[in-house]
Amino acid sequence: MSPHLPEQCSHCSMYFDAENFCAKLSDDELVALNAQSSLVTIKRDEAVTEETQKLHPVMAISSGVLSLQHLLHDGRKTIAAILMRGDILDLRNSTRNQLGALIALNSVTLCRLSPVVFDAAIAENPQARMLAWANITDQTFRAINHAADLAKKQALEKLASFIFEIRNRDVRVPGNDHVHIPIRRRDLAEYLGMQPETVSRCFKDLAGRGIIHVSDLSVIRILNAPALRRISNGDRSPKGGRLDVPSFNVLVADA
Amino acid sequence: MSPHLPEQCSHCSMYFDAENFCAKLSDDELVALNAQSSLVTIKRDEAVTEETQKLHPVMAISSGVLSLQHLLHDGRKTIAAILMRGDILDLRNSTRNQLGALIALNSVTLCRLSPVVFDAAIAENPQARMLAWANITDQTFRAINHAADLAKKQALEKLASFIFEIRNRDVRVPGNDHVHIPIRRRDLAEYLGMQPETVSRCFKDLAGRGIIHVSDLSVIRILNAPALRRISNGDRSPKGGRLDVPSFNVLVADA
DNA sequence: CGGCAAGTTGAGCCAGGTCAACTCCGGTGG
DNA sequence: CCACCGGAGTTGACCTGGCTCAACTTGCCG
Repeated sequence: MSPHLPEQCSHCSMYFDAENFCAKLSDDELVALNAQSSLVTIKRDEAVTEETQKLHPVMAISSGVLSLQHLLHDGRKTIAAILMRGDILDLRNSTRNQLGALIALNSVTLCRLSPVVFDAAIAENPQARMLAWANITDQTFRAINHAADLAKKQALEKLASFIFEIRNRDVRVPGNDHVHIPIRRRDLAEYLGMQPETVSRCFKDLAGRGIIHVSDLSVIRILNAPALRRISNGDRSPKGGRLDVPSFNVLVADA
Repeated sequence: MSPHLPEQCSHCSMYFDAENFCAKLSDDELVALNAQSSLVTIKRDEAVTEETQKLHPVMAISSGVLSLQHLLHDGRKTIAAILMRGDILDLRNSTRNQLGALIALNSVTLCRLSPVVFDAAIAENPQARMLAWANITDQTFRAINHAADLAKKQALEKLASFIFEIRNRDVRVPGNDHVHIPIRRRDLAEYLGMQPETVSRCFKDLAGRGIIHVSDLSVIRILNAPALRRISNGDRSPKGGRLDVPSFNVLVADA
């Protein structure tokens, strides 16, 4: 490790997680990027300022959970997306799509990058380019899946899907049946497009059926993963059907 | 224009639309990309084959509307995303997120690219890189906005938002109050997470209030854009539809 | 012009939203 | 150490937007 490695980077998860953008940068690139960047900590319920969005339209989540919130005229609020460690956010061409407010759901460490240096790194470092590209396409698919969840699933099914989504995005060892829920119930409700009351009832329902165990508000344990998966896949049969992935019976016509 | 310009590219919207990836490629790059690529036409209700997805995980929509569909166990179907001309689809790291079926909603012309040559173009051509990046981030924000629409909006509001989404994505002259709806009512319903019956009732409602005029099933005309905007922004104030105050209520980001 | 898919209209019903009351818990100060 | 407070979560009772089902009309293609 180079002695020139910036201090703030040497402690950052973006640098230590092998799957992250910064981890693929050379020390020189890291120094260059860092020289034009700055870490900032945002407390819960605080927003990323307009100024930051303008001056540093490219940023990366180092830790915590950042939400993108939409507000309707009459006060209804929605968490349209949640961003977690390693996610890159490029606001440069978000002007046409009006993007909502960026609000921290817990203490967030944000690395505000220089667009110019970021672009340079993308241009010159193929590995970094691939990782950034992968992160963005991943975010796209995640958003699309989330939209699919919201479109047709019932409350219980949405909650089941959410549990799997969180488990998949968690950095910890996969396969662990303990799932850490990093946000409040009310935020969870807003993300899933439902009311806190309904979320509460659904947790109770799943626990009552012995599918999960809710120890703490922020930790649940999956007791019956296949059953949970069936619910998240929209299987409403009482005893549940088979637990394979839904098959798409479709015509097939290119090739 | 080089005499070597591939025949199929010379007629393709991806090449002629200035905002598109292929338009930024040099003739040489276009020839190289084309040598490893192939156009295919998919008829309505047909799917992009598994084989294509495997062999050509990177593709671009040249014309038509392609949908990404999710199917639940009990048959509920959702259109999670719609892809239109110019959209780039990179399936290479879609394995972790199970992506649904890619199904044409009308006649789709798809350009199946070579990942290798695509990456090379991205690496060497800054303009092409920026455009590809912009397209993907755009898709991400679109998906997020769509998720926000589905989460908390009511049927009428979702339909209003959809009308604006389609108008914004349309290549034709902006500002035109005629909006062409390129998909069937039932597909629209699946995209918005509602029933065809409800879509029908909502169109009737908007027309009845004098906000839109539905001439043909596939063409509507916006008669009162501010009112439509208010509805899409969730303004439920008393006469949410009348021509009273022509306020320029853009969606509030924060505050 | 016949046949079928797509879309519309109407009547009834239920999942989940709404509202209000209550519990739980962590922090604060006397 | 305990009383108090406020925000978060839970529970119960009620209500409604939009789903469901079924019948009907319209539009499209051969």
